[in-house]
Amino acid sequence: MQITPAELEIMNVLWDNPGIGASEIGEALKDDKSWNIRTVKTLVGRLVEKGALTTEPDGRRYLYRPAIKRGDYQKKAAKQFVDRMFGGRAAPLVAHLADSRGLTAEDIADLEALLGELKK
Amino acid sequence: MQITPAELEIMNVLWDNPGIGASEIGEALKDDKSWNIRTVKTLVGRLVEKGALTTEPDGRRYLYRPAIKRGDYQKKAAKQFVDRMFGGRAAPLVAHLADSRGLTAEDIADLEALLGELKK
DNA sequence: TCGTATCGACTACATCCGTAATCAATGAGG
DNA sequence: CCTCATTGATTACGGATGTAGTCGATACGA
Repeated sequence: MQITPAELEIMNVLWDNPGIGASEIGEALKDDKSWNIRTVKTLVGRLVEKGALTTEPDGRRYLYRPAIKRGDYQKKAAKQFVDRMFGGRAAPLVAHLADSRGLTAEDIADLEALLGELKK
Repeated sequence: MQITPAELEIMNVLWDNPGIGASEIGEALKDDKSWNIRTVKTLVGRLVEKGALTTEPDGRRYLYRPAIKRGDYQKKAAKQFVDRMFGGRAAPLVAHLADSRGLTAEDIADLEALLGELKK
């Protein structure tokens, strides 16, 4: 099940606020994306078709919530990305992020802690 | 300049073997992708249009080579990916890779070395 | 020399993606 | 009750993408 970049914006809103309707999603996005409410509804509809969202009737409308966990999706996407771009090797990816200042001091601290875990 | 997944396969071949022709590219890919030679040529043509490849006449044909460095492209793509999927934070990405066993012992050693560098 | 394979250029075409408009039903407000 | 706004469903449509086919020129082998 493939989620496109535009659809991912919708998913992010719903991962943060599960169980809201289309208009609330549009509301939540209006600062970042200037999407017409119809565009939001189209994307939501496509996500429902794909099985990425579950629906729950609420009067005349639906409430939506993600059918997959954010972490699960992120993990799959990360693996796919590293496979395609780096032949499956993660270290070069991190090196690039570091190089482009994608890593904050906090990230570095997190990574150190993580590596400590991994070595065990 | 956007490179699609299919086009990236071509770029990878050319990053490994710069200065070859379309038929050699097709040859190099025939085990992984069962692409018709015409498909390969279409993708090469699109990459040339986009300015991602330079051409050098060689008799009746062209030899192709990447106009951008693999590392530069990887860096940009990595940053874009982390921004979209993880709000710019790299640590969660690495955590996911670790969790899905995307990290080998060698990766972990590489990362440690890298972090040592970064802390300075 | 003549057919054939091959090259790049151009064209094709279904699907996906971003971005919406239309439409029929319905609920809310006057 | 009647009008209007809103909802999900359906349809639209141009550009990107994956996957090729056609075409005219040409080099190569018989």
